[in-house]
Amino acid sequence: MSDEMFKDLFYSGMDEYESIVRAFGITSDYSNINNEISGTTAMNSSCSLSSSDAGGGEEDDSVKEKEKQISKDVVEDNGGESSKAAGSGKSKKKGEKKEREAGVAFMTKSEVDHLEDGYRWRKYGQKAVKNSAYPRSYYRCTTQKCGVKKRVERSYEDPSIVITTYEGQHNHLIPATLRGNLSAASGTFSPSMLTPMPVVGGVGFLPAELSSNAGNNQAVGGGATVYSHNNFDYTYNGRQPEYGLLQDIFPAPSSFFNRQP
DNA sequence: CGACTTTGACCTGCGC
DNA sequence: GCGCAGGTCAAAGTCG
Repeated sequence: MSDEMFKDLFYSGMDEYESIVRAFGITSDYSNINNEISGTTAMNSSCSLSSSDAGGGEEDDSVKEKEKQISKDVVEDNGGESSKAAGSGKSKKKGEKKEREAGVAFMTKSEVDHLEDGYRWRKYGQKAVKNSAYPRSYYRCTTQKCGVKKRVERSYEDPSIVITTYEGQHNHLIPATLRGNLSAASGTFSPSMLTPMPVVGGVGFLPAELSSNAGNNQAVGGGATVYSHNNFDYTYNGRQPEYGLLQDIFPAPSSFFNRQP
């Protein structure tokens, strides 16, 4: 079921995500999402739905155990750097603890895997994921000294849903020249092409209009909070261009989009 | 020709 | 220790 898959996709904040998915009816009817998210009760109700639905219960223990462990690491790690030893190829530094960063995950209904977000990305890997028919792609920000990575995968149950997980924080501005252009990038997020459903991990990344409800979500999992919002009716005109599209979606976290090294 | 993608191999962590 | 799964590297190929 998709719930199980999503638990694997999001290594922390599973409860929140699971709740949101169910609350929004993502696996079945996307037409309801806008209505549900527009109401402030969406998040509240989502919590009550958590872990009560069929299909995800049997994995809860193991998943949550894993989640706890990972979330602990996530919270302590704010760096965006790759953990690999410099210039040593595939080998990671021995004894270095593998740490996962707080992720910012977006669920986006899109036909294309790689969504333009204003930054330039280079694909460096692709792997088949267990329990998913769709491979996961790995991208890295092409800007030098920017260690931001992202993973892109498709929803198991609904291939039209693209799940993009960002790791790290950009320490630079959006490149002046994009493959395409900014307007094209904006078009990627336009309602005509897709229905953005950002699932945000990390306290403080919540859109202002939903942050009042965020406490319900943040309280459970600890670490990176997974968060979903499907009704971003933003216009990108008049926004600060340096933060890019994601910044438009999430006005608050300048530290995320413009992290200093 | 530079930027990017593809893809198989390799490495690490983790559970058994 | 072994096998699995996830993540990464890097050579080769592709594209504009």
